[in-house]
Amino acid sequence: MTGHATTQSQPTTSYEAAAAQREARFLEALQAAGLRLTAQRRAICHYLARTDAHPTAQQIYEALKPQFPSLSLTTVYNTLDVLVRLGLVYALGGAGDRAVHYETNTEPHINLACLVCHRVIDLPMPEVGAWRSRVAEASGFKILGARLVYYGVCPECQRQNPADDNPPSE
Amino acid sequence: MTGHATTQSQPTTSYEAAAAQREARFLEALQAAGLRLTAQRRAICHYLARTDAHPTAQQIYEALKPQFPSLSLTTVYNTLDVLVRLGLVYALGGAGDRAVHYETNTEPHINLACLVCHRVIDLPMPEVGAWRSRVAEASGFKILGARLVYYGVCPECQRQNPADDNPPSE
DNA sequence: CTCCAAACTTGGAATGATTCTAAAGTATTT
DNA sequence: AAATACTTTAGAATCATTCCAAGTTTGGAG
Repeated sequence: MTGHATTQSQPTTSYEAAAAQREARFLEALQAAGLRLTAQRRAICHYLARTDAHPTAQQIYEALKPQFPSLSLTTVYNTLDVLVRLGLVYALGGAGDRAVHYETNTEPHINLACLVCHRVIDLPMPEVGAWRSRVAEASGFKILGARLVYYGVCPECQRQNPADDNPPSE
Repeated sequence: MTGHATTQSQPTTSYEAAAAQREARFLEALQAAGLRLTAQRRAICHYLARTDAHPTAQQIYEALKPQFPSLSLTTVYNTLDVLVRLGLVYALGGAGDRAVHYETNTEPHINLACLVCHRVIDLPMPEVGAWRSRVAEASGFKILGARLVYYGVCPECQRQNPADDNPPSE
């Protein structure tokens, strides 16, 4: 069950192929942890595997609600919590709003948060992987995760508001 | 006014000397920005210049309240906001509690947050400075700050709780 | 020195993300 | 089918942070 997801329905694009694979990894990990694969958990994993935005719990809830009217926000929080503890999803704050954003990109990278539009994007950065062990050694911490966020103003928002030198902070 | 703070009252320790210098820098920056040096702002700058903890607004408020009974929490937030906008203080979240922690260490470094005791410590890391411009170039962002946080369990908490493999997350 | 307008501070109310709780629902085992 | 262990759910409770309206202080003009 660790191979490629090639026996499923033929994926239309390589993006969808990767997404399906990621989703499968989530579900397997949940099972391996002895947790049940409920419809709610499946839906949330399905959603997370297919976004490269960095949604908040609210956003996930609102996206899923139409097809899943009984879903409760608490369940979204609970499920995200489980996924974070399993290390499948990272939680990051500080995009200028007050909410926690979740991401599934576990490749070494940093986040760029726009303080104006509150979007977060990823920037691949392979060296990040090497830092982790250096930090652990130097500090004695048991490292469970990292949150490497640069914040500022994204190119689009710079264009729309060239003069503004004082964007809101945190 | 840019030289050493040697003409002030003779500092007892080099730590106090550095703190006084940092405090002076804060006050000058506030003035330079056309803001008033009120007693409240002075008190908050004084406090911030002398801590290497990463206090929350609440903690600053409680520390200052005894000597300053009229101080309000709102003022603490307002002042911190000003200092953050001026780039003198950084705001960082995600120490496992729900609060924003403030720090004055503007040297290139990363933060280590303990998810168990919610303390944050600094780890100097000179390379961090070089990353900033690389990130700006690669992304087109106007970079206003960074928040490089590794989170995990600090040595002390590991000792007290060796078996716990599931510390609270975010 | 006095008065004004702008800049600040204050307490309390409002917001809003997250967490807690108790009750009801579902799967799994016996 | 009954019992047990997980899960989900709605709504209440928390709590950091923000908002607001009113009172204070400050620096400068007269």
